[in-house]
Amino acid sequence: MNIYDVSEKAGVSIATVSRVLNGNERVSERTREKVLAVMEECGYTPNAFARGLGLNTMKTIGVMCADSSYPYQAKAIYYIEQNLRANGYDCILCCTGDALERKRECMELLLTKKVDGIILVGSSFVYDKKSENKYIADAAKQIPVMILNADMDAPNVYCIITDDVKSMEEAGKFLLKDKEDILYLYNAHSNSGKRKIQGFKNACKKSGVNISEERIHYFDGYHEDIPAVAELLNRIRQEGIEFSGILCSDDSLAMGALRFAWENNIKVPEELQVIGYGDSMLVNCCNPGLTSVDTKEEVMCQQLTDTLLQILQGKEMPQKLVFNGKLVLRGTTR
Amino acid sequence: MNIYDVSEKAGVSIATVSRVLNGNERVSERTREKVLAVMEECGYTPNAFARGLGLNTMKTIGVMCADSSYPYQAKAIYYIEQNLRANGYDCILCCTGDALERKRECMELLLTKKVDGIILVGSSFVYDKKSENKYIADAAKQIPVMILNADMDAPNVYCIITDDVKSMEEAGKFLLKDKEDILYLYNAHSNSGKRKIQGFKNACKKSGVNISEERIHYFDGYHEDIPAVAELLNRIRQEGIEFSGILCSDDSLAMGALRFAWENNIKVPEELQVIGYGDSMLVNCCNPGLTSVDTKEEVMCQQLTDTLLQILQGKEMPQKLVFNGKLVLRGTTR
DNA sequence: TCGAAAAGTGTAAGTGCTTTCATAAATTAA
DNA sequence: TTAATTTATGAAAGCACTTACACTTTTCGA
Repeated sequence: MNIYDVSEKAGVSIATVSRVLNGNERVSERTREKVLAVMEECGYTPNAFARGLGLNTMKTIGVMCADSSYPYQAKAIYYIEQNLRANGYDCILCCTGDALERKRECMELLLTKKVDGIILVGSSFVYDKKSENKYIADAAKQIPVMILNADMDAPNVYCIITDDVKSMEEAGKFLLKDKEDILYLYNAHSNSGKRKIQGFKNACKKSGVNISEERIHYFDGYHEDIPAVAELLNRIRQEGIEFSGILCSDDSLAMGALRFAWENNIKVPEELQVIGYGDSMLVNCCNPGLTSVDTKEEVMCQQLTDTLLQILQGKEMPQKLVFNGKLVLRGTTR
Repeated sequence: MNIYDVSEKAGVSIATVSRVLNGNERVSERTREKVLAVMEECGYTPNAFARGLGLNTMKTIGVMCADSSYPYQAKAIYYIEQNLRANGYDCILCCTGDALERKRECMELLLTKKVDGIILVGSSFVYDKKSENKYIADAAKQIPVMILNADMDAPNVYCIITDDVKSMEEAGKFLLKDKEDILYLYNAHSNSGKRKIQGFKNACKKSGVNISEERIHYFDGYHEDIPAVAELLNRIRQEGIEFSGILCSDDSLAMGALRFAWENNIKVPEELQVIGYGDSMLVNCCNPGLTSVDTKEEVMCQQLTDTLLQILQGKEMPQKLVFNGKLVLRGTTR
């Protein structure tokens, strides 16, 4: 069943059927109804491929992330998918992992599939070396590229970011105003985790605390391996480093910190304060609840998709949207 | 830049270029190299829409779930995406929410987009009323439909399921062998949660425990609202129902149970044992670690995608694959 | 060295839409 | 009533591929 069959049954030309299909105004009411009736009767659905060929779009957006099962990314994907679908776009999901090569490949693939835009979820897509970001800039020559949570300068690349450094600085200052022996713990695979080191350093400086590199540690394991984070902290303590507070670059590291405290019978928050980042669902999975930096993920995703949809309609939009995180106090801090 | 430009530059016909594109054997090595060289030189990429038209497939699979941010579904989607991508298929993601109407719509949309197969992630897609599953059976008339975690009989519908009842029965028996005052807590929005009630009942029967409906409770809130779960348990206790163990239909409910225990200064596992279901990343987010039923999600997803890929190649495959869950003991049980 | 089979290549007919341009019909203004 | 518009419709030319079928060239056995 194709447009020819419909046109024949309705006694009109294929052009008219096509017009009905596309909601073109230039069809008389009587004709439109006749055509729609035939379509209904035959259960006709237009062929998306042929349509794509003619219109040069299939209304799909490529959504790339390193690992969609990671809570932050999972949430983002959900929000993005919902907003795009509500506007008639589908999402092709690509989980790339950490390797640049895979990211390149996936990007290539999405371009081949002729998506209308690409969304990069997470800081891992933008590298320090500018040459490694060429794959993004190149893609942006063809279609708009949106990046959630990483900053990059290139034409047709739009960034929706949290001012991580400032947000982390705020969280750091909160801990430092109390005692000076604070640890900063970040995930080795997270660009934003590295970036936020600066926030911690700023907090130290502004709090008049001497910055020592032994206060900054990274976790190099799998993000869900919470016992391994606890182990790492045990090792750090065995090296003689003492701390009364841990500032974590994400909530799952904070879970590890709480596990560490529990294993060692350290009271939270009396003897050890813990702050996470992201304000994910994990904050209520521990007892007491985890103090964490809320990055307003849903709002950011909404802005991201709105911006993209506007761009696709040819509007000019700002290339950078910066949000501030907000520390949400719960039971792991005093 | 299209196939004609390439054919001209390479001095061959478009048919030959197309053959090279599709890895057809019937092209001499010399010609193939020449064509590939031209493609490389011009940075040619075939138009996916035209290709789709000709081949009647764009190598995409529709993946539907209620809410991709829910840990179980997020994981499943990740595994599925990885396996399919490794085999040259892309995934279109659809988050439908709970409403049947939305599920129908999304299904329709995916069929319109001419995906090669559809994967339904989660028990929420299959209803008790058979007539409500018509949308699945109808879709399966066109393309294979895979269901993760729900059982349904229809041609071309393939189910990969855990024997939830048996698995829950095992978990229930574990608690019941100790004391009889066990609570079963499930999520009102989860079909599998309801289904597993039977597992709890079986466990009671086999343990010689009188089954009382006041032992079975459901949580009707948002799945991430862990404090609300704790509140619910408070209410239950205030009604005078006592319990020394809680059997939960998923891990986030178990998180709520642990929150409840913490708020009331109830010692886990000494005074209250808790068992979750799914063995998600949450099991290590609490202290002690949560005892939970491992449903071997990764293996199931692997089997699901493998089966689908085989079907797409025309092979006959079993319509049902049943796995057994396995209780993983951690600190919330004795 | 010839003929048959195999291998390589091209022509042309799909695939199912969109859209421009021309034309016919209906409406309006004079 | 006629001319000028406006509105509705159709014919046909894309869009960029795939593939059946026909034809040419090569290979190889006898």
